[in-house]
Amino acid sequence: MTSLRDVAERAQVAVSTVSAALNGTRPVAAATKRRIEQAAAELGYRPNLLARGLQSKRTRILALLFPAPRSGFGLTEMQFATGAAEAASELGYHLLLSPEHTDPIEELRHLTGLGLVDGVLLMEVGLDDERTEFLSAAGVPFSMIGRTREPGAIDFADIDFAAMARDAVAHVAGLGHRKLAFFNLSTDAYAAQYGPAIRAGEEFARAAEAAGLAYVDGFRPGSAEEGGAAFDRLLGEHPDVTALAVMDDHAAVGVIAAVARRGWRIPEDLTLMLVLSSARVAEMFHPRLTTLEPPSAELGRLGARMLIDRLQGDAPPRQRLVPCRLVVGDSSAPPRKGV
Amino acid sequence: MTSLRDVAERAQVAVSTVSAALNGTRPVAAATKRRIEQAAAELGYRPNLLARGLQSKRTRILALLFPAPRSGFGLTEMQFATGAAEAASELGYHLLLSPEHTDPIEELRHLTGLGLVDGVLLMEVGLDDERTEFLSAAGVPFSMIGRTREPGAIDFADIDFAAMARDAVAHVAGLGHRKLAFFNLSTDAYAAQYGPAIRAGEEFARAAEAAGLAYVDGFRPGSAEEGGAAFDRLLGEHPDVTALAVMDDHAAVGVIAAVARRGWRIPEDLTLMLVLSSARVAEMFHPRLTTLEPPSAELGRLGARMLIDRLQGDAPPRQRLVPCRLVVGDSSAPPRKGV
DNA sequence: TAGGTTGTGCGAAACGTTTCGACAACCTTA
DNA sequence: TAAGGTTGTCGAAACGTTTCGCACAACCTA
Repeated sequence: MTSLRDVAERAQVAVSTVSAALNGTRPVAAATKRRIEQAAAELGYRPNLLARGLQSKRTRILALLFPAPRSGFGLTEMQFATGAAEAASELGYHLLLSPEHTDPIEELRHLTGLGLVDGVLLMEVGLDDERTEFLSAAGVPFSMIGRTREPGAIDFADIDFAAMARDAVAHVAGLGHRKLAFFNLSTDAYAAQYGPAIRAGEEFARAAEAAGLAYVDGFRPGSAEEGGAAFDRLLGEHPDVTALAVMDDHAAVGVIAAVARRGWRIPEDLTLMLVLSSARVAEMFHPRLTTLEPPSAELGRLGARMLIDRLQGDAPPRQRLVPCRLVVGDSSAPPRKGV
Repeated sequence: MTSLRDVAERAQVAVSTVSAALNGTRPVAAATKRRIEQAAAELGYRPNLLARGLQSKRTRILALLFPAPRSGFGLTEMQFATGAAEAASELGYHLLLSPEHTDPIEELRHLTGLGLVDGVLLMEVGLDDERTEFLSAAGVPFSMIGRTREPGAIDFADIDFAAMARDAVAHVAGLGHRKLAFFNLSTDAYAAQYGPAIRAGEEFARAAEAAGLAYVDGFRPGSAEEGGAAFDRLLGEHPDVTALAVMDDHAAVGVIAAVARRGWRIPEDLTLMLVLSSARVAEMFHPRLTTLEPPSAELGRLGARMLIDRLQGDAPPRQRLVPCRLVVGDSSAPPRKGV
């Protein structure tokens, strides 16, 4: 480990001058500066982050808190993390992956008490999330991927659910469909006040109404079996439904099976689309499903960027809603005749 | 931030005594110790990790290096990360998520020069991986998820490819199949000397021979289209194949479509199984595919644990091979009659 | 009673930075 | 030429720990 002192010795100046020269924190004569830089280069000097952090109270380390893997923990969450890590790294920050176990608040208290992290990035934020209250009270800078019911002045990046619902509705309406059904996330997720479940549900209803489309919801299948059963029930009650949007991947599997059992085909007899599933997952289905792909990596990037911006100066809170990307697969078509 | 000095003042002792009492690093009279502990508790004292690290040269932070998302970056990689983070956290360590960009070695030099991390966890290790040489030369402790061609004395946790191949072969042989085909990862992955591609290929051939099963390989489809084409070619050349193991998820999609085009059904006419895909992915298919699920989270956990063990004392190198889990779906059945 | 042995606690130094007041040298300007 | 301003550099203190030598008392042993 070569230290500032080694560089100072070699360049024949004081330690503080080296620090000033390397950080540009105060003017240093050009010649001296060049000598210092050369010495630093020759010695392969790297500033010690710990010492710097100890002194400056800033470590340039962010923590990404991720909950214990719930049932559905997949690509999306991974992309939050990689997106955030990349944005952080581009801006000279590091990202700590901090798993939550049994007592998120206590663990958060511990983590922030260590003096190791400058700020915290929250994901899987519930509509009511006690972590936000703790962090606010503790004065720890943070931002959210997702958002609470009332985000107030907290930075966040979230999916633009309204736009997503509008896009979905426009897609099926554009194909000529007149009646759309929506299968939300599982009852559990819904009951846990999981933001995307609640918001997507609301916005779908709103968008369908705005577009003058007949609309059915209230289904929350969380597995293939429940998906199939929900579909059968749906067609029993609403035989004129020709388009269906499904949020849960596994439920979609059940729907497809139920469609086949009925002797129907996709997309001729039913337009089926996924909601908030990645294109990679959508194309695992046969036929490839149309999907509204969530901008996960982008949300991660934004969350990190916002947090860093906040740490570096106090801009007004930034709250960004990002649209999904509609990826049209082979499961979209005009409605069947005779409905 | 309450510091050691605050505690010392409140307990009416010297700072060094507080340190000793709290860390148990040298004996402290019971009464004094109690007084100190109480003072610490009352003040909510948390040791500052930076100061501690600066002094002790140990930060208890590990870095997980992950490459720029190749095409297929999914659940598996996510689980390496979460597994490692959890193991680390259980052992009192933290995990830094460090994305690699254009120049892995230079970035590694930077990262390790910061004095921030005690060790490095490598994933997506190639058969020849320059990162291992750099780390060895630099004297930075590290462990691998996966392994190089000649791991030597380096700690690693990897999939037990031999066991995996044996399990797969035993599964189809047990159903009565006589001839098995294997679709490896894409040509690109193979050309890049990606360990799993090479090793799975070798071990499948070996296991089939050992079991006296006829065996076909040499196919490396990397997409649905290529998967379908490969399947058609396979049956053209080997019409008596009744079982197929596929490593690439997308290729499997193509195979299923090609099977359907041929008027065949799974599993009646073909037993199809995935290799190294998670059960969550396998059950997205219709029918649910049998899979050999990789122990990703376990590998992450092991990698972290090994690294930490190494940091804490020098045990002999540990090299662990972990078997996959066979998850039987609805795509496995005895061979069709008349072959 | 002198010398050794424990048990307990203290103070100072060190880790590698950043920051800040002091100061020397030089240049203006009156 | 003396006062004042600039410019460039230095040294010391501080951040919060850990570590280590040392001091001091109390107790044992011969």
